[in-house]
Amino acid sequence: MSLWQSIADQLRAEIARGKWPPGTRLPPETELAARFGVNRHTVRHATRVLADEGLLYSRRGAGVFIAASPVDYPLSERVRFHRNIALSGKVPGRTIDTIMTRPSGEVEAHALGLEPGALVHVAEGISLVDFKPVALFRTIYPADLLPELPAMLRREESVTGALLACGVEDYQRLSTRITARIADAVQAAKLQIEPGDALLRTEGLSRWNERMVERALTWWAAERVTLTLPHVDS
Amino acid sequence: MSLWQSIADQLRAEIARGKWPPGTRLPPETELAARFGVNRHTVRHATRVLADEGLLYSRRGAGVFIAASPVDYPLSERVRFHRNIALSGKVPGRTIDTIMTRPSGEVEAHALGLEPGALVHVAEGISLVDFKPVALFRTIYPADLLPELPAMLRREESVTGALLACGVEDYQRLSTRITARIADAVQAAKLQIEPGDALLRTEGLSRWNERMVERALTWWAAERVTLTLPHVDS
DNA sequence: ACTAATTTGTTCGTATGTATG
DNA sequence: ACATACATACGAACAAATTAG
Repeated sequence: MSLWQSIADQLRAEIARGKWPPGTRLPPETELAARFGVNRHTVRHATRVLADEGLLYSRRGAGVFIAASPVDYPLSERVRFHRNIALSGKVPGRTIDTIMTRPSGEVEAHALGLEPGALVHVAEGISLVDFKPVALFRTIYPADLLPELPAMLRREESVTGALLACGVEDYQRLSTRITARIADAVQAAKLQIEPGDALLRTEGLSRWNERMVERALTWWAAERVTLTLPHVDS
Repeated sequence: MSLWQSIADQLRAEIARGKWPPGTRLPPETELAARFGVNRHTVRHATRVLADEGLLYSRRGAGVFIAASPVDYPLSERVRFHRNIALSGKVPGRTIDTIMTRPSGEVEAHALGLEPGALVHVAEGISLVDFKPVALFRTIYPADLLPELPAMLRREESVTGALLACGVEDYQRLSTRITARIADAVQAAKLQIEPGDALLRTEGLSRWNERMVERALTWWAAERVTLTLPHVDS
């Protein structure tokens, strides 16, 4: 085992047990070098590997910092943002930019099983993990089925809660479509990333009983999330 | 632009235009250093980055080698891909750039449940739909479990066929992780897209009985593919 | 607004270990 | 056994960016 490897392992373990919370600055390289009794290069080799793994990032002149670990987001039949994030030990949250009710477009109506022009609620906002933006969302609901949803969305903390308040007890993800796009200036600004960075785009359709209740469009900051598929085990 | 960056760019370009065929050994670091008029460390910094990108790999005492290049070996894709594409009324296909056997890296070994350094087979190539590239793939197999796989991959039309010839009757996808990245120059060239375009990256792990048999990394041209998740219906 | 100190990034030099052929 | 070539590690210096005062 080389020196840089054991140093990397040690730092990895200390990060794992939360010695430095995310965003914290590590001691300077010179200090770490002194602590481990090695040359600065050797510490840099270790921190470089950890940076490759996404645990750290460095800013010239500023220091080396603990990175907020990218979130694993499982795409299952019952996709619940708040629950998913909370289960991974992080703090879920969201802001809502707009809630409006308007006639549906053709694609929306078809997806939700409505007549074209039927009213839909549309909510747009930002999903947060540990108070940092990870995704933009646009969710669309049939207004006839959920007349009180806009009010509930404002009152409740999570979409699931709002739907529950409207009587929707258990809805299931029917299908998910995934692709990727480049962030434009507006998306980048909202997600606090750079224009040209990669976005994961998911398009989900959920059902409750015999009705489609939600069409969810989500643009994820790819650098902050990994979508995972829990396959059936044998 | 730092020295190592311009050197990396130069080497990347030379690799891209096929100056060194796949498997070729690059000139020794000392020679490259002399050619670029820099210290050996500076060359190493450049080659390290290129190795991270998957263009190169180095073997201690042997040299630095080209990992992949556009040399076509027409074989078919994995069963699911093949079937899915065929079912959608399109023509599936693929090319293989390289099949090689080399010591595993840490991440690979861990994923496949091997000792670091244990031999693995690595196949790299391009997946085609209607004779147009849609994805780059790198698949990794434990060599001890599948000693004849490279020969079988060349002989058989599909991965499934090759694995079957190695005694692997039915393997299961254990997990899939999805994220997105930006295409670099080499990836863009292979996929016939533009550098900076979005790539969907999937990372799959498959099991056969109690052994991991395949780690599959795939970079999809996001503009040409949408991954869909058919959720189980209740 | 400017300066100085701090801190990471890059580059050189040098030496030794270890695997390959 | 031997030369070659990559891997690791130390030391030194300066550049570039950030931060503190």
